[in-house]
Amino acid sequence: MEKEKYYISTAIAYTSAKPHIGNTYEIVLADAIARYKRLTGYDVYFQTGTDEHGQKIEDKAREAGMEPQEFVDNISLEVRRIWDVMNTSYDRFVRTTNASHQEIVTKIFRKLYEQGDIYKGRYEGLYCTPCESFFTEQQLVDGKCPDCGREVHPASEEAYFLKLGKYSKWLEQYIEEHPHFIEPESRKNEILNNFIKPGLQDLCVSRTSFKWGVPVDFDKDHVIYVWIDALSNYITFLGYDVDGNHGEEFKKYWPADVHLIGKDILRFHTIYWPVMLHALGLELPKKIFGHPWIIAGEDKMSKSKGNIMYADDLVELFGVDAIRYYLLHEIPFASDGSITYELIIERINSDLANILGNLVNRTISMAKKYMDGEVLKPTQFEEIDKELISLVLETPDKVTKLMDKLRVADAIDEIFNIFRRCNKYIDETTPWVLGKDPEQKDRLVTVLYNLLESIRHGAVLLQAFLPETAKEIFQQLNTENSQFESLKEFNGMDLGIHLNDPKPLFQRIDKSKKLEEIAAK
RNA sequence: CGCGGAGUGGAGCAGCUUGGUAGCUCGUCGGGCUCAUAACCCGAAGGUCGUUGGUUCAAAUCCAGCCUCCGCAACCA
Repeated sequence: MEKEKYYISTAIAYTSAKPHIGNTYEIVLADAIARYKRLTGYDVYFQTGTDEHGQKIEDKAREAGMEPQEFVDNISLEVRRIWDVMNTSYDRFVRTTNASHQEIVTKIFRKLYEQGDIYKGRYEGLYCTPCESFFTEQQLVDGKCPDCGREVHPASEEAYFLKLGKYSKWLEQYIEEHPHFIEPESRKNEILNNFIKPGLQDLCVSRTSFKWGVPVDFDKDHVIYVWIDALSNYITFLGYDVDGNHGEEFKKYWPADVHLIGKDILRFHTIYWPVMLHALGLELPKKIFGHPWIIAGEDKMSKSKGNIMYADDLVELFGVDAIRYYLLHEIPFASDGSITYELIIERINSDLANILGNLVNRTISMAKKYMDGEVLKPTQFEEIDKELISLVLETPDKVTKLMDKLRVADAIDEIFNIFRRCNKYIDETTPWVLGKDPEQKDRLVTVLYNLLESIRHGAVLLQAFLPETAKEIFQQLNTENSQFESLKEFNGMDLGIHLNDPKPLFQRIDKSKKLEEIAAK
């Protein structure tokens, strides 16, 4: 049977600076979804990458005394390194400076121009001459240039515009007829009420004020502005062709199942991008999900506040799965979540070290102590076992339903319910008592089997979220039975095998000591 | 009156669509257990569900006003 396809993307990261933990959240979230889809049998295509053009990059490169290309090469590499540090399983890492991407973007621009969806007009705005930039009135600080603080004056320049107004009604209707197109719902209302319903203004899609971008091939003074360049990445790298001779990957994977993006760029993805696609005669992605932001304690993360956390630093301090766990479990579905060292340590200690790590450790230790680490056939089931086993068998379905709704944190909670239940089960069955009585051997064997198999089920599901940890659990259990299919039955631990030595999965952290250590850096 | 969201025990959240014992995780306190990473299990304390008024036999849940916080307000990725 042909596998069903699933195309997920993150926004491409802007290469003006190293991405902080907030930017990194998105790739980890996407990774968990992608891994879960793969686990449950989908043919997944997971794309991410970097957005490398624009004025800001040109400026930053000049400041750094580099050519723009050299500058973005460095940052893009850094982005990719951090994505790898987070152990994310993207299938393709794309860059907008890629030659064939640029070529297709050029053709898209020309096609839209030739069919009348892009036209040449004049851009009117407030211009700051030294900064060579236009600003809107809202952007001004005390009526002056937000960058340099100098006077601005009204000016206009030639520019190309995308006819958004023409598609206003169509888009409004589309969004209303597809209630899950924009999520979370509050975001949908925001977009609909603030932008679409009042009527869309045409969008300026070219610039003459800088050079670092894809040139308009029929009008060399203009470069294609970020919207058409960056948004197109979702199709250009799959082999989209303006003349309809699409590549195999495009035919297979488009339309995307979900574009995962930050809430700050929702507008671009829910207005400009759909209009572009519609004008090109393409289907729209099935879902645009605007995820929340991560707040450093109480404040938004920013350079000026000096409160930026970087993913690679955090991984060095706490380990990759601890940080993945924090990001995936502690950030609410639709509202901003906060991150502090204290909170990270609390989560690691209570959830990862105590509930999960200690459970695996105590279970395997008992198996070693009482059964020489051998997995034996369970024969003596009791009433109390049913509750555990049925909970375990019901969990995959619950997790899948939650993941389909992108409720990642809730999905993880369901998995941890298995581990919580196991800890309780140990208390209920007191294996250490059974272990002292040779008469109770069969019961002990059964109890330990139930525990090991429950842990295995949890680990199978955990693969999508904490891949390293799951692998380590399988290693300690000495099993390779990690398929989702194996969760339908409760007999996946092979009989007669010997467990490996238990090793703590997560060390408990002494909070005050660790905080001192961090402060000392 | 620009649009939207949120205000629930010390912290973070669920419940509100389809009114009727206020639930979860963490933290605190007490107890139990000893297989385990001072971990695990049980129990307790702690909330007038922002505020005022209305509908109803009955409201965290529906309606109206008010207060506070947050996001968005178009070419800044």
